Amino acid sequence: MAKELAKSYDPKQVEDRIYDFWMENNYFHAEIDKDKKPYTIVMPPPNITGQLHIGHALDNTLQDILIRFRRMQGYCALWLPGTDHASIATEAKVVEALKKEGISKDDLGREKFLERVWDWKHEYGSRITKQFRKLGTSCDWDRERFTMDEGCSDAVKEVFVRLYEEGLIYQGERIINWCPHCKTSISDAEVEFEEQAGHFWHLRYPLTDGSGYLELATTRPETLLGDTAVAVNPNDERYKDLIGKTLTLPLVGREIPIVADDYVEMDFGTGVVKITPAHDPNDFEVGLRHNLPVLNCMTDDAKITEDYPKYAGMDRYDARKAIVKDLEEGGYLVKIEDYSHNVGTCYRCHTTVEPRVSKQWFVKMKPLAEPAIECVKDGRVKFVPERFDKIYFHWMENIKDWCISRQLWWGHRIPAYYCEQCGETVVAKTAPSVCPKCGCTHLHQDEDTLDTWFSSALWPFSTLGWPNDAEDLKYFYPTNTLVTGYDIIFFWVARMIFSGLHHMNEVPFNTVFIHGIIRDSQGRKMSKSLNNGVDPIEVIDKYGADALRFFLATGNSPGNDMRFSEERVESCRNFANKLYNASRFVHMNIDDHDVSCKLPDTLELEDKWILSTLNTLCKEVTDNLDKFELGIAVQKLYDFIWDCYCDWYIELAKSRLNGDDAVSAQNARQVLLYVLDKILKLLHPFMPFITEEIWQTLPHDGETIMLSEYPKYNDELNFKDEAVQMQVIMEAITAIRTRRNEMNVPPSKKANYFIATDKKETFTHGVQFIKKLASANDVEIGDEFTLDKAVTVVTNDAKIYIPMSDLVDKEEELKRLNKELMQVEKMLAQDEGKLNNQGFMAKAPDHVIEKIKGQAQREKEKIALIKAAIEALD
RNA sequence: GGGAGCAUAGCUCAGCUGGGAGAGCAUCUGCCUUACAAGCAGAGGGUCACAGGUUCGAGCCCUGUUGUUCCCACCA
Repeated sequence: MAKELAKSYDPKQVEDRIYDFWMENNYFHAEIDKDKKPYTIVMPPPNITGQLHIGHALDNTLQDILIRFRRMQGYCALWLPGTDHASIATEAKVVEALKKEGISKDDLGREKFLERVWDWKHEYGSRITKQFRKLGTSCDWDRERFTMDEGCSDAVKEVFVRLYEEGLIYQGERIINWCPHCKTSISDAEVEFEEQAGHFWHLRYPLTDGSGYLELATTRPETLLGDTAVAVNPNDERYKDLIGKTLTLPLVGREIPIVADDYVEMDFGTGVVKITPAHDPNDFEVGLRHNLPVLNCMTDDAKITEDYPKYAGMDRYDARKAIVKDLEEGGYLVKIEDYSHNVGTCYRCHTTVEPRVSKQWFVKMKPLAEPAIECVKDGRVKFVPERFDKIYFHWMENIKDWCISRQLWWGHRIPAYYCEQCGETVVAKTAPSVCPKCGCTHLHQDEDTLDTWFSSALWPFSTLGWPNDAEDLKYFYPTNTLVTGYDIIFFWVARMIFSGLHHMNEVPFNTVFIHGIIRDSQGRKMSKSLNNGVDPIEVIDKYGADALRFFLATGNSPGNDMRFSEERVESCRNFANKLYNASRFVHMNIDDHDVSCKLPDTLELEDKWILSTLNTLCKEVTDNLDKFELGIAVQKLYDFIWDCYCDWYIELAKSRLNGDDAVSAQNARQVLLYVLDKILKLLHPFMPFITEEIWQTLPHDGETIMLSEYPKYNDELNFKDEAVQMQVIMEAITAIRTRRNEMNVPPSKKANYFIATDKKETFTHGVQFIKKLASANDVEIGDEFTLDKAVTVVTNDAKIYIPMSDLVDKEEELKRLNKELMQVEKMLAQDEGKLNNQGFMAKAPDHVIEKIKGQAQREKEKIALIKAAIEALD
């Protein structure tokens, strides 16, 4: 960087170059270092179908801030990246692409289809991780993993076999959620409920003995085809005598029993429920209790089966219309009501889920959930913010068995093999050549694949080498922090916790740092249908990755949603520019001098003030980062850099830099550089590119800022008294500026100031600053001055007279001083009220009492000063 | 039906263990003061949703109310 550089910072000329520099030097790579403590984050693997969206940008930025911070603190920091095969989403994408070519999955066959998906993976799988680099993502690309790579696949098989042998995985004919569009089962967690307007059809089913009808209501009349009973509450007086009798199912003619079950609410509807065990989870349970037949009346794409010729092949909704019409014609329809109810939909395609009985694989959850609850209760895993543990507990405590088999081709194929001769099921990591039961050699593997989340659940240890006894695993596991959105606590976080506990015997991470989602500027969720998504790449192009990152970290409190605001990104860009210009200024002043990053032997008041303030900042920012208060940390950095360093210290330094005292000027240069160096380091995790760029051009030790030491609190740089003295001068400058502004005096109009104060030494030092920053010609300091027609400025420590006869209106001046007097008196009254309050004096902590006493003292002094000023005017 | 979050300046939001209400943007005034007009110096603007309570002291803790958002749940 040189003096002639442009006035504005251009991230485009910097960011890619800096990223390449980091990559070339392998700075992101983590090797086991027994002398260091590990700090590990595993990246939530984005889907291979995905493109970078603003949510990834947030998730990634937060992780990068944490990992860079710890790396600089001297941890062996590993951030492990990877991608997820996302079975259902990817398969859908490829099927869609094939459709455009006019071919279906089945036309290709399993093997050819999988080839196509792998092609897809190779083409798009790295798109998103390439985009991550634009953000400055400092993860260890050498360790990049994929949920279907050899190691992860091995881990999946190992886990499946183990759980099966432990009796925690079983196969069973159960009612599951079926997506007729994706043509696969999905887990409970993958069902999203939507409020939908529907109808309530009131029907009457005739008693077989001809003695009358039973009236009931349903939201899904087409399921009538699968009815195998009607249920009433056993305590319902209305129907007591009917229990055990039978009804004739309209349209079908099947004879079905009336059963009694507690599940039926007496006061809802007519108190009669039709029971369709094959197509409703509750009915399925009722069916089990009463030994009812399970009659599946729909195909896998939700069409009516051949068992009902009149409706066969009809889509479930067409069948509904036809059945309602037939019911009406047959006199079975009593009435139709409007009704709004929750409908389960597939979280991928939003097709209404069809509950369906089928043979699937399940994980028995109760035994796994218990330790997973325990580890959060005893604090081995902590949620930040804490309130998410309640959501977690509620889910874990009510968890049902997890349906893990999917009728998809893309994914981990279930390692179960069936003997074609005797039907024996063999679960093994490698395909058995003979059936252990009958010795036959004809075995075929289960056609189904596993839920994507089954492999993601193993991510924190499968990526570190498990099930092998890997060194990485010993060193980096358990990981430290998991950063993710609240929307996948159930899908992923919970499952990683019980998997880690069960297979590693240790929690997968100590802290779960939860963030919210980013909404559009109007607070709406970003979605394809609204087309209100924000493309982070576009934002980076326009404002730079540092600006985007800074925006994402600012004003973002853990667990809360935030709105995207282009104005705020712009203000972050401006902040980067401010920092760039401050360093241009430093360059201008040090480039022709021999300046190192060390502090000079003698420090002036202003040096001690900025160093002391910086020192506090180091401590606070570190504390905030330790507590995941990234937004607070970033705000403090912003305030210090802009207000303290740029607006004050640089301005204060100017009078020394341009002054006659060569030693003082040199000292100022060193402090300027020293503080800037620390600022860059403190800011680096948040704005990695610009800080590296600037740091490289300044005198520095080391190869890269990203491996430099994060600034620490230093007791020797704690100059409390001097900082206060400096603030006295700054207060005076501000007060004078305010007065001049009020009177519309331009800075070019200089004046002589007379300062009456008992802090003569402080103000004597301050003269140079008051001249420069408060437009003074000459400054005189004394005990008291008698002046004609002067503007009076009163601070806590001084009375400043500015003779400006042409501007002074004595009446106005008096009015203003009296107003100020009243204000201070009011404040004093408040403080004295407290000091006279026995309760306050007895119970308030000492430091508060001291503070109030100090305030009251200063107010008294100020009042005296104002009164004196008023007298002087008279 | 159960649970949670949010309600603070015109707008968007911070406010960490209770101790004199903050930022960005917007508005107004004055400045091209040779790092920066993407800037500098100032100003105005708030019953911290409402009602109670605890406390010497409440934006912060407790109870209730209203509005709003979200999560969970089998009322057909």
